[in-house]
Amino acid sequence: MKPPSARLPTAPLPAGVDAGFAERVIDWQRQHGRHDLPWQQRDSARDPYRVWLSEIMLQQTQVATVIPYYLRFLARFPTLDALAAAPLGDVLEHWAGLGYYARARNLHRCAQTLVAEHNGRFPPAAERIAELPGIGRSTAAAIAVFGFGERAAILDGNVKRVFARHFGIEGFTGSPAIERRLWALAEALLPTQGVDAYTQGLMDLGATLCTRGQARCNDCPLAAGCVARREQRQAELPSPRPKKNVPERQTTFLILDDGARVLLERRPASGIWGGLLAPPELVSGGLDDSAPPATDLEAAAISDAERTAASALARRHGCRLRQMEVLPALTHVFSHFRLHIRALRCHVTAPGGGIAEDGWYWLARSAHAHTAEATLARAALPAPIRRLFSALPD
DNA sequence: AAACCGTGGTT
DNA sequence: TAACCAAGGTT
Repeated sequence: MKPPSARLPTAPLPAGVDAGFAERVIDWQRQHGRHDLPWQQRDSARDPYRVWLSEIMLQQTQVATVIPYYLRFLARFPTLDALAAAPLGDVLEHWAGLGYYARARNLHRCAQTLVAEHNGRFPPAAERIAELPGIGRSTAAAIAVFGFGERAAILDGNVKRVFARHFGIEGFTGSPAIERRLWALAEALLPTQGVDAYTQGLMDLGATLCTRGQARCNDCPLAAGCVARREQRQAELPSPRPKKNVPERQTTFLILDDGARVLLERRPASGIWGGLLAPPELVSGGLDDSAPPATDLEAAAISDAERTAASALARRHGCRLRQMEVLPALTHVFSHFRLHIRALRCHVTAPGGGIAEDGWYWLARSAHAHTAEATLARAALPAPIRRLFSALPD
Protein backbone atom coordinates (compact mmCIF):
# COMPACT_ATOMS: atom_id res chain seq x y z
CA MET A 1 0.00 0.00 0.00
CA LYS A 2 1.22 3.45 -0.84
CA PRO A 3 1.33 6.21 1.75
CA PRO A 4 -1.36 8.83 1.15
CA SER A 5 -0.16 11.81 -0.86
CA ALA A 6 0.95 14.75 1.21
CA ARG A 7 -1.69 17.26 2.11
CA LEU A 8 -0.89 20.88 1.46
CA PRO A 9 -1.59 23.88 3.60
CA THR A 10 -3.51 26.33 1.45
CA ALA A 11 -0.96 28.91 0.43
CA PRO A 12 -1.89 32.52 -0.24
CA LEU A 13 -1.19 33.81 -3.73
CA PRO A 14 2.36 35.13 -3.90
CA ALA A 15 2.54 38.89 -4.13
CA GLY A 16 2.21 40.08 -7.71
CA VAL A 17 0.31 37.05 -8.98
CA ASP A 18 -2.28 38.14 -11.47
CA ALA A 19 -5.71 37.05 -10.35
CA GLY A 20 -6.68 36.76 -14.01
CA PHE A 21 -4.14 33.99 -14.62
CA ALA A 22 -6.62 31.12 -14.88
CA GLU A 23 -9.07 33.18 -16.91
CA ARG A 24 -6.45 33.91 -19.54
CA VAL A 25 -5.42 30.29 -19.74
CA ILE A 26 -9.02 29.17 -20.16
CA ASP A 27 -9.83 31.73 -22.86
CA TRP A 28 -6.68 30.83 -24.74
CA GLN A 29 -7.33 27.10 -24.45
CA ARG A 30 -10.84 27.40 -25.91
CA GLN A 31 -9.49 29.22 -28.96
CA HIS A 32 -6.00 27.84 -29.49
CA GLY A 33 -5.65 24.72 -27.37
CA ARG A 34 -5.66 21.11 -28.53
CA HIS A 35 -9.10 19.53 -28.80
CA ASP A 36 -8.60 16.63 -31.17
CA LEU A 37 -6.18 14.27 -29.49
CA PRO A 38 -7.39 10.64 -29.62
CA TRP A 39 -8.22 10.60 -25.91
CA GLN A 40 -10.17 13.83 -26.06
CA GLN A 41 -13.87 14.13 -26.82
CA ARG A 42 -15.36 17.52 -27.41
CA ASP A 43 -18.79 17.11 -25.91
CA SER A 44 -19.69 14.44 -23.44
CA ALA A 45 -17.90 13.66 -20.22
CA ARG A 46 -14.79 11.70 -20.97
CA ASP A 47 -14.41 8.03 -20.20
CA PRO A 48 -12.23 7.77 -17.06
CA TYR A 49 -10.68 4.56 -18.44
CA ARG A 50 -9.41 6.33 -21.55
CA VAL A 51 -8.30 9.35 -19.57
CA TRP A 52 -6.36 7.08 -17.23
CA LEU A 53 -4.79 5.06 -20.04
CA SER A 54 -3.67 8.19 -21.87
CA GLU A 55 -2.27 9.79 -18.71
CA ILE A 56 -0.20 6.73 -17.86
CA MET A 57 1.15 6.40 -21.39
CA LEU A 58 1.98 10.11 -21.45
CA GLN A 59 4.15 9.93 -18.34
CA GLN A 60 7.63 10.97 -19.45
CA THR A 61 6.58 10.33 -23.03
CA GLN A 62 5.71 12.74 -25.81
CA VAL A 63 2.26 12.92 -27.37
CA ALA A 64 3.43 11.95 -30.87
CA THR A 65 5.08 8.81 -29.50
CA VAL A 66 2.02 7.80 -27.51
CA ILE A 67 -0.70 8.13 -30.16
CA PRO A 68 -0.09 4.92 -32.13
CA TYR A 69 0.41 2.91 -28.92
CA TYR A 70 -2.78 4.36 -27.44
CA LEU A 71 -4.84 3.45 -30.50
CA ARG A 72 -3.52 -0.12 -30.66
CA PHE A 73 -3.88 -0.62 -26.93
CA LEU A 74 -7.44 0.69 -26.84
CA ALA A 75 -8.45 -1.48 -29.79
CA ARG A 76 -7.20 -4.58 -27.96
CA PHE A 77 -8.37 -3.55 -24.47
CA PRO A 78 -11.45 -1.34 -25.09
CA THR A 79 -12.67 -1.33 -21.49
CA LEU A 80 -11.41 -1.56 -17.95
CA ASP A 81 -12.94 -5.04 -17.67
CA ALA A 82 -11.20 -6.19 -20.83
CA LEU A 83 -7.88 -5.00 -19.47
CA ALA A 84 -8.41 -6.59 -16.08
CA ALA A 85 -9.34 -9.92 -17.67
CA ALA A 86 -6.30 -10.02 -19.98
CA PRO A 87 -3.06 -11.86 -19.17
CA LEU A 88 -0.20 -9.54 -18.22
CA GLY A 89 1.82 -10.90 -21.12
CA ASP A 90 -0.74 -9.54 -23.59
CA VAL A 91 -0.59 -6.14 -21.93
CA LEU A 92 3.20 -6.08 -22.15
CA GLU A 93 3.06 -7.06 -25.83
CA HIS A 94 1.07 -3.92 -26.52
CA TRP A 95 3.34 -1.79 -24.37
CA ALA A 96 6.64 -3.06 -25.72
CA GLY A 97 8.73 -0.22 -27.12
CA LEU A 98 7.13 2.49 -24.98
CA GLY A 99 9.52 2.07 -22.07
CA TYR A 100 9.11 2.31 -18.31
CA TYR A 101 7.43 -1.10 -18.23
CA ALA A 102 6.42 -0.77 -14.57
CA ARG A 103 3.73 1.51 -15.97
CA ALA A 104 2.20 -1.43 -17.84
CA ARG A 105 2.46 -3.78 -14.88
CA ASN A 106 0.88 -1.18 -12.59
CA LEU A 107 -1.80 -0.43 -15.17
CA HIS A 108 -2.79 -4.07 -15.24
CA ARG A 109 -2.66 -4.41 -11.47
CA CYS A 110 -4.70 -1.23 -11.09
CA ALA A 111 -7.39 -2.54 -13.46
CA GLN A 112 -7.67 -5.74 -11.44
CA THR A 113 -7.83 -3.81 -8.18
CA LEU A 114 -10.61 -1.58 -9.51
CA VAL A 115 -12.62 -4.57 -10.69
CA ALA A 116 -12.07 -6.56 -7.51
CA GLU A 117 -12.44 -3.82 -4.92
CA HIS A 118 -14.11 -0.79 -6.52
CA ASN A 119 -16.93 -2.25 -8.57
CA GLY A 120 -14.96 -1.69 -11.77
CA ARG A 121 -14.90 2.09 -11.42
CA PHE A 122 -12.49 4.75 -10.28
CA PRO A 123 -13.35 6.27 -6.92
CA PRO A 124 -14.41 9.83 -7.81
CA ALA A 125 -11.91 11.67 -5.66
CA ALA A 126 -8.33 12.58 -6.53
CA GLU A 127 -6.97 11.60 -3.11
CA ARG A 128 -8.39 8.12 -3.44
CA ILE A 129 -7.36 7.73 -7.07
CA ALA A 130 -3.81 8.54 -5.99
CA GLU A 131 -3.79 5.45 -3.76
CA LEU A 132 -3.96 3.19 -6.80
CA PRO A 133 -0.82 1.59 -8.26
CA GLY A 134 1.06 3.69 -10.81
CA ILE A 135 -1.03 6.79 -10.11
CA GLY A 136 0.66 9.63 -8.29
CA ARG A 137 -0.66 12.98 -7.20
CA SER A 138 -0.54 14.68 -10.61
CA THR A 139 -1.94 11.79 -12.63
CA ALA A 140 -4.72 11.32 -10.08
CA ALA A 141 -5.67 14.96 -10.42
CA ALA A 142 -5.75 14.72 -14.21
CA ILE A 143 -8.05 11.69 -14.06
CA ALA A 144 -10.30 13.44 -11.54
CA VAL A 145 -10.45 16.64 -13.59
CA PHE A 146 -10.99 15.14 -17.04
CA GLY A 147 -12.95 12.08 -15.95
CA PHE A 148 -15.15 13.55 -13.24
CA GLY A 149 -14.95 17.33 -13.57
CA GLU A 150 -13.40 17.54 -10.14
CA ARG A 151 -11.37 20.54 -8.95
CA ALA A 152 -7.78 19.34 -8.51
CA ALA A 153 -4.32 20.57 -9.44
CA ILE A 154 -1.84 18.81 -11.69
CA LEU A 155 1.91 19.43 -11.77
CA ASP A 156 3.58 17.88 -14.79
CA GLY A 157 6.59 18.93 -16.81
CA ASN A 158 4.58 21.44 -18.83
CA VAL A 159 3.11 23.13 -15.77
CA LYS A 160 6.49 23.23 -14.04
CA ARG A 161 8.06 24.95 -17.04
CA VAL A 162 5.24 27.50 -17.39
CA PHE A 163 5.31 28.30 -13.67
CA ALA A 164 9.09 28.47 -13.41
CA ARG A 165 9.20 30.99 -16.24
CA HIS A 166 6.13 32.99 -15.39
CA PHE A 167 7.03 33.42 -11.73
CA GLY A 168 10.80 33.43 -12.21
CA ILE A 169 11.39 30.41 -9.97
CA GLU A 170 15.06 29.41 -9.76
CA GLY A 171 16.31 25.90 -9.05
CA PHE A 172 15.74 22.40 -10.41
CA THR A 173 11.97 21.87 -10.60
CA GLY A 174 12.41 18.25 -9.57
CA SER A 175 13.96 19.02 -6.20
CA PRO A 176 11.68 18.55 -3.20
CA ALA A 177 11.93 22.19 -2.09
CA ILE A 178 11.02 23.62 -5.50
CA GLU A 179 8.31 21.04 -5.97
CA ARG A 180 6.67 22.16 -2.74
CA ARG A 181 6.57 25.73 -4.00
CA LEU A 182 5.21 24.66 -7.37
CA TRP A 183 2.49 22.52 -5.84
CA ALA A 184 1.46 25.42 -3.64
CA LEU A 185 1.24 27.64 -6.70
CA ALA A 186 -0.71 25.03 -8.60
CA GLU A 187 -3.28 24.81 -5.82
CA ALA A 188 -3.48 28.56 -5.34
CA LEU A 189 -4.02 29.37 -9.01
CA LEU A 190 -6.75 26.76 -9.51
CA PRO A 191 -9.99 28.45 -10.64
CA THR A 192 -13.39 27.56 -9.24
CA GLN A 193 -14.94 27.17 -12.71
CA GLY A 194 -13.63 25.58 -15.89
CA VAL A 195 -10.91 23.52 -14.25
CA ASP A 196 -10.85 21.07 -17.16
CA ALA A 197 -10.19 23.81 -19.73
CA TYR A 198 -7.68 25.40 -17.37
CA THR A 199 -5.80 22.15 -16.83
CA GLN A 200 -5.75 21.28 -20.50
CA GLY A 201 -4.77 24.86 -21.29
CA LEU A 202 -1.74 24.81 -18.98
CA MET A 203 -0.50 21.63 -20.63
CA ASP A 204 -1.19 22.96 -24.12
CA LEU A 205 0.64 26.18 -23.33
CA GLY A 206 3.66 24.23 -22.17
CA ALA A 207 3.55 21.85 -25.10
CA THR A 208 2.92 24.29 -27.94
CA LEU A 209 4.10 27.78 -26.87
CA CYS A 210 6.17 27.69 -23.71
CA THR A 211 8.42 24.95 -25.01
CA ARG A 212 11.89 24.11 -23.76
CA GLY A 213 13.54 25.52 -26.87
CA GLN A 214 12.24 28.65 -28.54
CA ALA A 215 9.33 30.02 -26.50
CA ARG A 216 6.68 31.74 -28.63
CA CYS A 217 5.97 34.54 -26.19
CA ASN A 218 4.25 36.69 -28.82
CA ASP A 219 1.34 34.25 -28.89
CA CYS A 220 1.21 33.65 -25.14
CA PRO A 221 -1.81 34.87 -23.16
CA LEU A 222 0.35 35.12 -20.04
CA ALA A 223 3.17 37.15 -21.60
CA ALA A 224 2.27 40.42 -19.88
CA GLY A 225 2.98 39.10 -16.40
CA CYS A 226 5.81 36.71 -17.22
CA VAL A 227 9.06 37.23 -15.30
CA ALA A 228 11.21 35.22 -17.72
CA ARG A 229 9.94 37.22 -20.69
CA ARG A 230 10.41 40.54 -18.94
CA GLU A 231 14.00 39.65 -18.02
CA GLN A 232 14.70 37.73 -21.25
CA ARG A 233 15.59 34.60 -19.30
CA GLN A 234 13.39 32.11 -21.18
CA ALA A 235 16.49 30.07 -22.02
CA GLU A 236 17.65 29.91 -18.39
CA LEU A 237 14.35 28.91 -16.84
CA PRO A 238 13.51 26.37 -15.72
CA SER A 239 16.96 25.66 -14.28
CA PRO A 240 18.56 22.56 -15.83
CA ARG A 241 18.67 19.29 -13.95
CA PRO A 242 21.92 18.76 -12.03
CA LYS A 243 24.32 16.69 -14.11
CA LYS A 244 25.11 13.10 -13.25
CA ASN A 245 27.68 10.79 -14.72
CA VAL A 246 26.04 7.91 -16.56
CA PRO A 247 27.78 4.64 -15.73
CA GLU A 248 28.76 2.28 -18.55
CA ARG A 249 27.66 -1.33 -18.38
CA GLN A 250 28.16 -4.34 -20.58
CA THR A 251 26.22 -7.51 -21.19
CA THR A 252 26.26 -10.50 -23.52
CA PHE A 253 23.14 -12.07 -24.99
CA LEU A 254 23.15 -15.64 -26.30
CA ILE A 255 20.80 -16.00 -29.25
CA LEU A 256 19.99 -19.66 -29.72
CA ASP A 257 18.76 -20.08 -33.28
CA ASP A 258 17.51 -23.40 -34.66
CA GLY A 259 17.10 -22.00 -38.16
CA ALA A 260 13.44 -21.06 -37.78
CA ARG A 261 13.06 -20.02 -34.17
CA VAL A 262 15.01 -18.28 -31.42
CA LEU A 263 14.98 -18.89 -27.68
CA LEU A 264 13.73 -16.15 -25.34
CA GLU A 265 13.38 -15.90 -21.60
CA ARG A 266 10.82 -13.95 -19.55
CA ARG A 267 12.76 -11.39 -17.51
CA PRO A 268 12.06 -10.97 -13.80
CA ALA A 269 9.40 -8.41 -12.90
CA SER A 270 11.87 -6.17 -11.11
CA GLY A 271 14.77 -4.47 -12.78
CA ILE A 272 15.33 -3.26 -16.31
CA TRP A 273 12.85 -4.54 -18.93
CA GLY A 274 10.86 -6.24 -16.16
CA GLY A 275 8.41 -8.82 -17.49
CA LEU A 276 9.54 -8.56 -21.10
CA LEU A 277 11.06 -11.31 -23.23
CA ALA A 278 14.75 -11.25 -24.13
CA PRO A 279 17.49 -13.70 -25.05
CA PRO A 280 19.30 -15.25 -22.07
CA GLU A 281 22.16 -13.20 -20.68
CA LEU A 282 25.60 -14.48 -19.89
CA VAL A 283 25.73 -13.84 -16.17
CA SER A 284 29.38 -12.86 -15.95
CA GLY A 285 28.91 -9.43 -17.46
CA GLY A 286 25.24 -8.96 -16.68
CA LEU A 287 23.10 -5.88 -16.72
CA ASP A 288 23.39 -5.54 -13.00
CA ASP A 289 27.14 -5.69 -13.04
CA SER A 290 28.26 -2.19 -12.21
CA ALA A 291 31.85 -2.88 -13.20
CA PRO A 292 33.10 -0.91 -16.19
CA PRO A 293 33.06 -2.80 -19.48
CA ALA A 294 36.15 -4.51 -20.72
CA THR A 295 37.31 -2.47 -23.68
CA ASP A 296 36.24 -3.83 -27.04
CA LEU A 297 34.60 -6.90 -25.54
CA GLU A 298 31.68 -6.35 -27.86
CA ALA A 299 33.72 -7.26 -30.92
CA ALA A 300 36.17 -9.68 -29.27
CA ALA A 301 36.60 -13.26 -30.40
CA ILE A 302 34.39 -15.88 -28.79
CA SER A 303 35.97 -17.17 -25.61
CA ASP A 304 36.06 -20.74 -24.33
CA ALA A 305 33.83 -19.70 -21.42
CA GLU A 306 31.25 -18.36 -23.87
CA ARG A 307 31.31 -21.57 -25.93
CA THR A 308 30.91 -23.62 -22.76
CA ALA A 309 27.97 -21.50 -21.60
CA ALA A 310 26.27 -21.65 -24.98
CA SER A 311 26.76 -25.40 -25.15
CA ALA A 312 25.28 -25.91 -21.70
CA LEU A 313 22.33 -23.66 -22.53
CA ALA A 314 21.66 -25.59 -25.72
CA ARG A 315 21.80 -28.91 -23.87
CA ARG A 316 19.46 -27.63 -21.19
CA HIS A 317 16.91 -26.79 -23.88
CA GLY A 318 17.18 -30.07 -25.71
CA CYS A 319 19.43 -29.15 -28.59
CA ARG A 320 23.09 -29.17 -29.57
CA LEU A 321 25.39 -26.28 -30.38
CA ARG A 322 26.74 -26.40 -33.93
CA GLN A 323 28.37 -23.04 -34.54
CA MET A 324 28.69 -19.55 -33.07
CA GLU A 325 29.20 -16.09 -34.51
CA VAL A 326 29.62 -12.57 -33.14
CA LEU A 327 26.84 -10.21 -34.22
CA PRO A 328 27.39 -6.47 -34.73
CA ALA A 329 27.68 -4.68 -31.40
CA LEU A 330 24.88 -2.52 -30.06
CA THR A 331 24.94 0.38 -27.62
CA HIS A 332 21.74 1.37 -25.87
CA VAL A 333 21.39 4.52 -23.80
CA PHE A 334 19.07 4.51 -20.81
CA SER A 335 18.19 7.46 -18.65
CA HIS A 336 20.66 6.32 -16.00
CA PHE A 337 23.31 4.21 -17.73
CA ARG A 338 24.77 3.27 -21.08
CA LEU A 339 24.67 -0.39 -22.04
CA HIS A 340 27.10 -2.03 -24.43
CA ILE A 341 25.52 -5.13 -25.87
CA ARG A 342 27.53 -8.07 -27.19
CA ALA A 343 25.35 -10.55 -29.03
CA LEU A 344 26.44 -14.08 -29.88
CA ARG A 345 24.39 -16.04 -32.36
CA CYS A 346 24.38 -19.71 -31.51
CA HIS A 347 23.27 -22.02 -34.31
CA VAL A 348 21.72 -25.10 -32.73
CA THR A 349 19.89 -28.23 -33.81
CA ALA A 350 16.12 -28.15 -33.46
CA PRO A 351 15.12 -28.96 -29.87
CA GLY A 352 13.56 -32.33 -29.25
CA GLY A 353 9.93 -32.15 -28.13
CA GLY A 354 9.62 -28.51 -29.01
CA ILE A 355 7.99 -27.48 -25.74
CA ALA A 356 10.05 -24.88 -23.95
CA GLU A 357 10.68 -24.87 -20.24
CA ASP A 358 8.43 -22.67 -18.08
CA GLY A 359 9.30 -19.02 -18.63
CA TRP A 360 11.16 -19.83 -21.86
CA TYR A 361 9.87 -19.46 -25.39
CA TRP A 362 10.89 -20.63 -28.84
CA LEU A 363 9.56 -17.87 -31.11
CA ALA A 364 9.40 -18.01 -34.90
CA ARG A 365 11.67 -15.48 -36.56
CA SER A 366 9.43 -15.18 -39.57
CA ALA A 367 6.08 -13.46 -39.30
CA HIS A 368 4.88 -15.72 -42.11
CA ALA A 369 4.93 -18.85 -40.02
CA HIS A 370 1.97 -20.85 -41.27
CA THR A 371 0.80 -21.97 -37.87
CA ALA A 372 -0.65 -19.90 -35.06
CA GLU A 373 2.81 -20.21 -33.56
CA ALA A 374 4.07 -17.41 -31.37
CA THR A 375 6.21 -15.11 -33.45
CA LEU A 376 8.92 -12.57 -32.78
CA ALA A 377 6.99 -9.87 -34.61
CA ARG A 378 4.39 -9.50 -31.88
CA ALA A 379 6.47 -10.45 -28.86
CA ALA A 380 7.02 -8.17 -25.86
CA LEU A 381 10.59 -7.25 -26.75
CA PRO A 382 12.67 -4.33 -25.46
CA ALA A 383 13.42 -1.85 -28.24
CA PRO A 384 17.12 -2.70 -28.70
CA ILE A 385 16.37 -6.44 -28.71
CA ARG A 386 13.78 -5.92 -31.41
CA ARG A 387 16.37 -3.94 -33.33
CA LEU A 388 18.88 -6.71 -32.88
CA PHE A 389 16.51 -9.32 -34.34
CA SER A 390 15.52 -7.03 -37.19
CA ALA A 391 19.16 -6.88 -38.23
CA LEU A 392 19.59 -10.66 -38.01
CA PRO A 393 20.45 -12.11 -41.44
CA ASP A 394 18.77 -15.35 -42.51
C1' DA B 1 16.39 11.46 -0.42
C1' DA B 2 18.28 9.82 -4.17
C1' DA B 3 18.28 6.05 -7.37
C1' DC B 4 15.81 3.47 -10.40
C1' DC B 5 13.05 2.81 -14.45
C1' DG B 6 13.02 3.34 -21.50
C1' DT B 7 12.70 5.35 -25.53
C1' DG B 8 12.71 8.68 -29.06
C1' DG B 9 12.35 13.68 -30.37
C1' DT B 10 14.75 18.02 -30.41
C1' DT B 11 18.43 21.12 -30.71
C1' DT C 1 26.84 14.80 -31.89
C1' DA C 2 25.52 14.53 -27.47
C1' DA C 3 23.13 16.63 -24.16
C1' DC C 4 18.59 17.31 -22.64
C1' DC C 5 14.32 15.75 -21.35
C1' DA C 6 9.03 14.56 -22.21
C1' DA C 7 1.23 14.65 -19.70
C1' DG C 8 6.12 10.83 -13.31
C1' DG C 9 5.91 7.10 -9.93
C1' DT C 10 8.03 3.76 -6.84
C1' DT C 11 11.42 2.17 -3.72
